[in-house]
Amino acid sequence: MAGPSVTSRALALLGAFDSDHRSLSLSDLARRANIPLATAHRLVGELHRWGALARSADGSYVIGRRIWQLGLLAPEQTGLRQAASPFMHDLYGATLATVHLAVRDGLQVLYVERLAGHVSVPVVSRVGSRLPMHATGVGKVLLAHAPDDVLAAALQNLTRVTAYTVTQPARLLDQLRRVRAEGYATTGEEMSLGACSVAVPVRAGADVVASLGIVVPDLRRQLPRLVSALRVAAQGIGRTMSGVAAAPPGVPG
Amino acid sequence: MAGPSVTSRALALLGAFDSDHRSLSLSDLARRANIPLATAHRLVGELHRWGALARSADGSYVIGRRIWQLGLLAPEQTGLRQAASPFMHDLYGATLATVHLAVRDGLQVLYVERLAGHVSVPVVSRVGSRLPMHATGVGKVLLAHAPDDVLAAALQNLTRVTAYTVTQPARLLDQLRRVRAEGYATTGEEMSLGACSVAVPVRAGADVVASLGIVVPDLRRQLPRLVSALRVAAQGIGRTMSGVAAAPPGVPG
DNA sequence: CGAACCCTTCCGTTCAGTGGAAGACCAGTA
DNA sequence: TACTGGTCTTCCACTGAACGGAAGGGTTCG
Repeated sequence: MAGPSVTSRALALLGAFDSDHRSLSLSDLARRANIPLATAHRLVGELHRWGALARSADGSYVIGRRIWQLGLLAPEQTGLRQAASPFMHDLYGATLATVHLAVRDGLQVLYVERLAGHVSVPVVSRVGSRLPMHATGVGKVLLAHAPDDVLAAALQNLTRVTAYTVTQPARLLDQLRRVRAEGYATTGEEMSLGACSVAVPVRAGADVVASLGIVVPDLRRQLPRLVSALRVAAQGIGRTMSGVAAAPPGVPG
Repeated sequence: MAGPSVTSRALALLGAFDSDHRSLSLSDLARRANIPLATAHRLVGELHRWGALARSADGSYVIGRRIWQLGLLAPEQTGLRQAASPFMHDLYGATLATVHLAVRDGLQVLYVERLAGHVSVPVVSRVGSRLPMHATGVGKVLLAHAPDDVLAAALQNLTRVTAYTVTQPARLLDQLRRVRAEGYATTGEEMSLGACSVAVPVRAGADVVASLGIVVPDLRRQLPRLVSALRVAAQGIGRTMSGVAAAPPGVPG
């Protein structure tokens, strides 16, 4: 029995939306956010009036324009995407593989951008979605460069996704040591069968701010070529990011 | 002396961010949202804990990941963008002009997607930003198909942007009648000098759900060709949109 | 016709949010 | 060193705004 603050309840309502629940009725919202219907009614009304929520044709609620607009102002995401976009296109051109850009979000990887080819390996990522770190290439890179407490916490919960997922802490630690030493991480069908991946860190200055990765059906033979292509792109992104900080707030084109 | 609800205050804090203020200190936030510092401190703390706000390197606040993620769930925007993306690329290929996709948001146009060439006409639009309806091509289209009360309200405030902006209600009404009749709208340096535009409605079923437009330095001679290219793209988008409704929620690639 | 869903409104109680005040922590300036 | 102007943070007694049970209206079922 907690003492729920008004704000946290409003946020809980927004948090009720996810990629599997883009549209929710008032009752759904109340249920998912654990809020009495009458209270939810009022809060949802306020959110709707402000534009955080919109009503779809059938009367149910969806995320509104205002939130979408705000989201575009998020510098970590939007800035990163803009800086990375051209390099990711180059990388796609060079490899014809699905290209991923991700950052660490707590104990998970958050996909910031994704470039998928027409004929692509089965990949479960989506822009804005999160996946466990230990089962993805970009995740291993980010974990390898994460603070100790994050690493410790992540090791507690190495959930199995496929038969090849690394679930032994010792084995993962060993891999992560290698990632730091070699400068890239790989996976082999650890997240979804038929999909292998390579990823490298994106550095702005000394910090690892993101990870760039590609997904291919098999990487045995071409690994060196892929790693070097990834490195070129990642360096380009990093350089752009560092430059962006000093650039003017945005000259209208 | 209003009775400010907690929620509205939290929203006011979020609303303090815009494209010119992507990063705000606590005091800035309190000032801009008209909230006592101590109260703002607590609310901002909650928003930060939830992930709606993040702290940038210098300690100031920026829009956080959580909001960015939520924004991606907004179906009106994300759905529209996805449906439109390929057609906008085609249109860009055919015209080599800056391509715009916009919806009506209250009395303004909200730019949902934008495709700019390397060498482009000076254009002030940005994805997620809003502009007055009467001075843009997409705006005129949306205004021409807006409900009467919106039209009436919009006519009240025809602000002048350039020397060519249409500021006389009667003249604008006349143009809008033509837009409805001809099926396209044009502007000539009404928003920014050196930029002309053509725009057509995007229809899903009977409703005008958006407007597709292009910006060029001069459209005298090539107008018919541009209009027909726009119509092809707009029809494609409309068809995709109508189809999307019946499609499965999203098969992971 | 009742049952089971939705959504909306009302209103007396109460406890969470409020915000003034005090103070810590920086700069800069004298 | 002390002063000034700007941040940010914490505390706590008061009070009025948020709360939510209950009641009512509108559906769509069988």
